[in-house]
Amino acid sequence: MPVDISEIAPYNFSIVESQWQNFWLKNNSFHTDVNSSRKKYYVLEMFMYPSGKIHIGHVRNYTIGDIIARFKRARGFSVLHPVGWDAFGLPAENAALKQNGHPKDWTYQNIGIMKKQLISLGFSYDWEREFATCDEKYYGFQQKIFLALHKKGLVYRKKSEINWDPVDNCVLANEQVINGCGWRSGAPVEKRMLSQWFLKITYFVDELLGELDNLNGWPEKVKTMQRNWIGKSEGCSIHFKTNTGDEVTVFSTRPETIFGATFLAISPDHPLATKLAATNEKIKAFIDDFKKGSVAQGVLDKQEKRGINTEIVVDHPLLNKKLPIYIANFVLMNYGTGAVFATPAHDERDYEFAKKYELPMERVITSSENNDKLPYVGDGILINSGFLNGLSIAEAKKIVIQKLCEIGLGKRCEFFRLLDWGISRQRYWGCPIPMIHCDKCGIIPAEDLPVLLPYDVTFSKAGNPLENHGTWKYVKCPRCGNDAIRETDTLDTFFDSSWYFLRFCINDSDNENLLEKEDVSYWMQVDQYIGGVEHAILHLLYARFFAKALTECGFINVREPFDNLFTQGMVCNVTYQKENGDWLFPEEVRKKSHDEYEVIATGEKVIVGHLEKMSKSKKNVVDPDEIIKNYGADALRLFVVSDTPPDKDFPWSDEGLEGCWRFINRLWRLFVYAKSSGICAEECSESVQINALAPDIQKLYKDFHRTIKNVTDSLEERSMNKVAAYIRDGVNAVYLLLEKMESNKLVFSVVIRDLVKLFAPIAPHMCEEAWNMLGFKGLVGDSCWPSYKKEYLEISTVELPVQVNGKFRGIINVSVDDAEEVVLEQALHIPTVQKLMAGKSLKKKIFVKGKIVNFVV
RNA sequence: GCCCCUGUGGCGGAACUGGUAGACGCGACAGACUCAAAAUCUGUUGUUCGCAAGGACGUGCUGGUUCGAUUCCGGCCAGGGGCACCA
Repeated sequence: MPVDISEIAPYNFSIVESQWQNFWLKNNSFHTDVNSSRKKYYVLEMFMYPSGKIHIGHVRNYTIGDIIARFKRARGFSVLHPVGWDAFGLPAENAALKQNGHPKDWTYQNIGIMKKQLISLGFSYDWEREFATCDEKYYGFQQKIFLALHKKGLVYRKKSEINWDPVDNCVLANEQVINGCGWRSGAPVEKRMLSQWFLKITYFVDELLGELDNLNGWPEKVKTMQRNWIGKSEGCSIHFKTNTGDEVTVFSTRPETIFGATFLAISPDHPLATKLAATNEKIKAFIDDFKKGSVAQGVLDKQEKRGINTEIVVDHPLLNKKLPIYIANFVLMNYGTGAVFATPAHDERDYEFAKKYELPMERVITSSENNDKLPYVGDGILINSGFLNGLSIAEAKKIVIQKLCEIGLGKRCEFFRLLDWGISRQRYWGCPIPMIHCDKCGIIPAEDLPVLLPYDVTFSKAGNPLENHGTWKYVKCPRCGNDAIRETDTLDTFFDSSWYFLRFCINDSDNENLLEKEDVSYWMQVDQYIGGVEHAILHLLYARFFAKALTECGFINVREPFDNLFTQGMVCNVTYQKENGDWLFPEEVRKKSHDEYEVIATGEKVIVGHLEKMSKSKKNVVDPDEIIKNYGADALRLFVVSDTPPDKDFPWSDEGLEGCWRFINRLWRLFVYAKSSGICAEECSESVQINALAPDIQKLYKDFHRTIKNVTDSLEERSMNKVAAYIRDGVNAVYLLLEKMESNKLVFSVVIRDLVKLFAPIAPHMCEEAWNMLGFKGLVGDSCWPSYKKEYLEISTVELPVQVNGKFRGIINVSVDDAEEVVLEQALHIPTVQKLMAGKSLKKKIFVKGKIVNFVV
C-alpha cells in the first residue's frame, strides 16, 4: 500500500544538500580530462571578482551555466566547466587601506568565503582547475605573454594624455571613463601626460569588426554594440599646404560637399595649433582655456562651439579660393586626423560654428522638399559643385574622390573610433609589468621571470606602493649589469581576464606552460559563454583581441574565443523610500492599506519604487545564504530560472521563491509516494508495450514523451523558464493518476525515472537523492538523457477548430487521416455553424489537414 | 541627435513554418481533509452582456496583405539599452 501523500514529511533539504555536496567534492565527480572518444563541450560563466560575498546576480549567472553543464554531461559530452577568480584590482587595495590589512589576505579570504557559497549551491565545477589571477603561477605566465606581445610589436609605449582619477589615484582607460567620470569612484577625471604601455588592439581592427558577421551564436545586440564601439568610417583624406608652408590633412566622410567648404577647423591639440601657440599669445590663451575647461567638466557634448582664427589660409583643392583655418573646440585630436574641412550648409556643427563667427555658407546639395532650411543633411542632388552638378550624393562621392586622387591631394581611407588600449596602472595589486628601465640600455624586458609582487608594502603613503617600496624596484640591468629600475606600473585587470578561459584548458598542476597547445586546441572554443551584458564591449572585445594576438605569437590557434555567447539579465527587486529619499529595507516597511505602505517604527509614508537592480545602497538586496538556509539551494536554483527568460531582467519575489519551494516538495512527495507504491529501478527492466495500456495511462505515457521533447528543446535553446514550465506540466499529469500507479508499475517507473533525470540539471541535490532512493545506480547526471519516441508525438486524433468567416465557432474530434469531405461534413453539423450559414451561400471552404476548417459565406 | 531592442490577463510570461491567444507559475477565489488552522489535494480565474445556452470585445495605437494576423508589411506612440561634437 502506498503511503498517504499528504502525510509525507517535508523534504529535508539541508541534510540532503550538504550530503551530496560532500559526495561530489570528495569523489571529484565533475573532474574532466581530454577525452577523444567523446565530443567536448566547454561551458563557462564569466569569472567573478572576489568582493566578499556572492549576490543573487551571480547565482542566476552560475545556475544557468550549471544547468547547461549538467545537461550536456547527461547528453554524453565531455564537459569542461571550470571556475576561477578575477582577483587583482582596486577594491582589494581600498579594503586593505580601510581595514589596515593586506590586499592579498583580503582577496584570498574572500575567495575562501565565496568558494564555500558556490559549493553550497551545488555547482558542478571541476575544482582542480580553480585558480585566481593573483596566483603567482598565473600572473607569472602572464608576464611571458606580455613579453611575447612586446616582441611581436603588439605592446608599445607612448607618452599620452591619460585620464587621471583623482580619487582612486590611478590612470583610467578611455573605456573606464563614463560621462567624464571614473567608472568606480565617479569622480570627474583630469587629464595628465604620462608614459604608458599600450596594446595595439587597432592592429586587428578589421578582423575584430569583420569577424562579428560570423559570430552566429552571439546576441545581435552585443555585436551591434561592438560594431558601434569600433566605429568604422569610410571616406577620404585631403592634403592641404598653408600659405605659411605648414601642412594640414583633413578627413571627411562627405568629400562630395567639398565645393561647399568655407573654412578648415583643426583641434586645439593639433600639432599646427601647438606650433602657433608658441608664438601667438591669443592662440595660446585659447588652447590653455580649452584644456582646463573641457577636461575638468568632462561634459563636452553640450559645450558651446568656440574657436579662434589662425589667420592662416589654404587653397581650396578644386576652386580658386582661399579657406581660413580655425582652431575649434569641437574637433577631436584622437579621431581621424584632428582636422576637418567645414561645410556649414550641410553639417550641424559646422553650421553652428559658422553662424557664431559669421562665416560664409555655400549650399551644394538640394532636394525637392525642405529646400530653404540649413543645415541640410538629407539626401539630394549636387548643385554649385562644378563637375559634380546634377549627381546624386553617392555618385558624387565616388567621382570627387577619384578627382582628388588624380590631382594628388586626396586619398581614399577609413578611420576607426576604436583606440589602442592603455594597460598601465599605477597600482600595487596587479600583475607587475616585466620591464626594466636602464639609463644605458633603455627600456628592456626583465629576464628574472616571474617578477613577483612584494608582500611587505605600505599603503600609508600616497601613490603606488611599488614605487615607494625600499628595495623592490632596484635591480641590475640584465643587459649591461649596471644599476637599473623596474617598471613599477602593473597591468590593467582587463588584461588578466582576457585569457583566463585559455588557462582553464590545462589541468596539469606541474605543467609550467599554462597555454599547452594541445589542451587548448582540444577545449577551445568556449562552446557556451555566459555573463552580463555590461561586458558586451570591453571584456569581450579584449578577449577577442587576445585570441588573435596569442595566435599570432604562436601560443594557441584560435582566433575567436567564444562560439556562443549568452547575456543574462539583471536581478531586480522593489525599492522602498521615505519621502525624503532615504532608502528602506523591506523589513522596515509594512502594508497599511490596499495601496499604502508605512515605516513600521515611525508610521511615515513609504513610496514604493519600481523594480531596480539589486544593490546595497538601495537596500533591496537579498542574501543567497539566507535563502539557502531557509529554502535550500535547489529551490533557489529553480526560482532564478523560472518564469522569466534568462536574458531578461528578473523580478525577485518572495512568493515566487515560496512557490518553487512548494514545487520541490511536491515533486519530492511524488518520489516518496512512488517508492512506497513499488516504483523502483528494477521495474524499468522491460520495455513499455504501449498498446496494452489503458487509454488514460497510454495518454500519460505519450504525453510524457512530449514533455521530454519540450524540456530537451527548451534546454537547447536556453529557455530555462520553459524548461521549468514543461517539467511542472509533466508532474501535474502524473499527480492526476496517482491512484493508478501501483497497478501500472512499469509505465510509472519509466516516467518517474525520466522525471528525475529531466529535473536533475536544475535541482541536482533532490534528484540525486531521489535517484539513489529509487535504487538507481551511479549519479543521475551520469545516466543518459531521456529520449522520446517520435511516433508517440504524432497525434492520430485531433480537436480540430472550425471557423466561419475566420471566427472560431466550435471544435470537432476527427482523425488526422480523415478525408476532407468527411471532416467538412462533420463540421457542418455544429449547431452554431449551421445557424450562421443558414440562408447564405458558401463562397469558399478552407481545409488544412490537422489544423483548421474555415467556411467563408 | 543616431543606432538597437521590447510592448500579450492583476503580475512573471507561453503560443510550431500565419491556423482554438493566455501553457506553466505567482496572486485571488472556492471545494475536500481538519474540532479549527497550517500544510496538502482538487477546481475556478482576460474583459464584458446574459439565469443559461450563447454572444460581443481582446496581444501598445493605426492602416494594409490574407479565408484567417500576437506572428508578415507600412505609419505612429510608449518604455528600455547602447553611442554621442566620430568629421
